[in-house]
Amino acid sequence: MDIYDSVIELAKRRGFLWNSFEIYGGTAGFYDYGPLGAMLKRRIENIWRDIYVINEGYYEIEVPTIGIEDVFVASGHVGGFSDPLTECVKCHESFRADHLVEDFASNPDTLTPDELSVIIKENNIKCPDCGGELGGVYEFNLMFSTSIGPGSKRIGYLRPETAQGMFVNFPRLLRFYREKLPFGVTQIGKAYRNEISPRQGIIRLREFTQAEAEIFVDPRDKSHPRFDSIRDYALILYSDPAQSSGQAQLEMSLGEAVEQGIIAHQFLAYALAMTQQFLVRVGVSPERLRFRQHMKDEMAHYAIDCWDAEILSDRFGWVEIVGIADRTDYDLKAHSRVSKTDLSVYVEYDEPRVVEKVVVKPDMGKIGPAFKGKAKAVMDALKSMDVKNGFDSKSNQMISIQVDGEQVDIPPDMYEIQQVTETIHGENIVPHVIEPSFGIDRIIYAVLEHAFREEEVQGEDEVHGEDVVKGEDEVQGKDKVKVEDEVQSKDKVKSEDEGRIVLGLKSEVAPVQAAVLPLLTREELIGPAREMESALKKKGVMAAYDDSGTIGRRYRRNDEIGTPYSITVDYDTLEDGTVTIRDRDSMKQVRSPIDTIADTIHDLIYGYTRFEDAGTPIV
RNA sequence: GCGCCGAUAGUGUAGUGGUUAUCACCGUGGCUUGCCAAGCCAUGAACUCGGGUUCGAAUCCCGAUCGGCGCACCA
Repeated sequence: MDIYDSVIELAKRRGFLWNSFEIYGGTAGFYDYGPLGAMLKRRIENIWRDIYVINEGYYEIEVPTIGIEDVFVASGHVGGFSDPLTECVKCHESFRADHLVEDFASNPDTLTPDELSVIIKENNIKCPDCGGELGGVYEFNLMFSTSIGPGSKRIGYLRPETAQGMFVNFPRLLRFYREKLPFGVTQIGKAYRNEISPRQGIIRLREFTQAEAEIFVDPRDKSHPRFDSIRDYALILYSDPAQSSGQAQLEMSLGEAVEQGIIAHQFLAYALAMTQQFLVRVGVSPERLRFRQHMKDEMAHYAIDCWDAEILSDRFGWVEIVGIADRTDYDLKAHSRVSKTDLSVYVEYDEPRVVEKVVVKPDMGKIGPAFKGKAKAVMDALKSMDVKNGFDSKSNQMISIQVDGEQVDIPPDMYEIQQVTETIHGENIVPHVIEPSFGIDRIIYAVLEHAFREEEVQGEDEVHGEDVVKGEDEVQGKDKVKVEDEVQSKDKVKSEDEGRIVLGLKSEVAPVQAAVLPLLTREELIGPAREMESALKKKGVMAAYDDSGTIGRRYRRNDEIGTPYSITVDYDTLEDGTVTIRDRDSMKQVRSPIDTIADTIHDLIYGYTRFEDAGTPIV
């Protein structure tokens, strides 16, 4: 069993992750989060909110998961998110039909499946693998489609990413942020892709959770106002040049990376820093985390620069869990074009610009009566005339213009040429978008795998009397196993090391935050334990009471689900009012007063207190 | 989607034509238990689904589903 198997087995057994629809045989690409998994996910999402929504100030919105066709026509998903496929009748291999006809058509991307089928037939294109006959071309779109309303007149698609919902709200958001760049908006929600073959557990799902931020910035100024705060922050970068020249990834400060032009600009670098901070905070191991730059040919055509946060997994190697891209103005321009809506921002100049202009000023008192219905068109044509400086403003020329395809002559008395001085305060620009996009499910897998460990624990020395008397030489080295067998045969003895499975989750994300355990199943201990449980819950701490089995068993049970602290009530509690807090990772224990236990545990979980300061150590 | 391999209690497994379907962990109730998976008693729980071959199928064959690996795909 490798670590992947162990993690998935544990996740399944203890209620983190279950294959969906299991009683009906399951369906690939769908996973359920069980009680502990859902709690873990929620905590991770809330940390993301803490960073992006609360601290960065990028408010969260929530939009439908079903989108109308126009949205995805504009985004390019209807056209570009699908592939025309054809299958070999003989060997059943699938091919991209548009690739196969490249030599026979100039515009393969724009052809319909039927047109592609015809080209394949006419040119007698065969299977590149075995030379067999190719079947009809069909469209495979990675979007799930549905219909909106009765009948099936209106097509709807399950969104393949949450981003579009934020782009289409741009005018409202712009107003909300009082029309000033930069501003950002976030969304956490489900997205859907009808993957051809989902694999690798929750690494590739058909329904998954994305946490995305869209940060709208001025394309001419991608410096970040708080860049100084992360300038010296170092992370592991694996740049495009390093990849193409076979060099290794290397650790570098963000200030350096931007100065050397490795990262395109400050905003992107800042997004990388935020990402690293988030991932490490939720429990991704920094040693197994890197940022890999997209190579030129792998980057979406509209992006300027793109970096993936990748984690090292035991089985799959480096796996992308976050994508950070500068999407430029591609999306806003596309939506602007399709929706016929202005999606630009008026940006004021630092200094108003004074511009000298020569303009034609129509005399509407005369043009109106003369041209009647056409008057407005004539006026617009005159105003938009390109008046060169050389134009003699004094001359009494007849101006000839085109109005609605007709030649119209304007006599000199109907206009005036004027030299004007205009003060321009700003201009309309379409912002660029910086987008960090987090795959929450993959992050959860990374957190589980990086937290998972199996360790040897020194068994308690319960050996007494004659059992201890073993020859030193015998106990050492390889004979140990044999000796253990002998020892095991005696009663109540286990002196050998044993395995312990620990989910070393960060206390902030652990589903169960504190286990409340009466040392023995006795009324006088159960009472105070129950009281402590409700005190913790009142404080918002997820506490789980457990009195089943021995204390050791209960510790191990909690180790396995990542409970960071276990609190035990014993007979001393009844006398001196203290309880034992046991730390999951070190297995160390301290005695702490029961009446302040909720605060103590809360502060331990959120890092306001160190374990050593939570009470008096027990040796 | 293609190819190869696999599927037995909650988990990991044994069994390969006729078994009350093995074992361990696990869960539950009880006894016991004074801080790291102790012990005892009781108890719970499985042959992925559909078809076929056969007197008889968990076992053999075919298909589906799911899972793993490789290929393809991954805006």
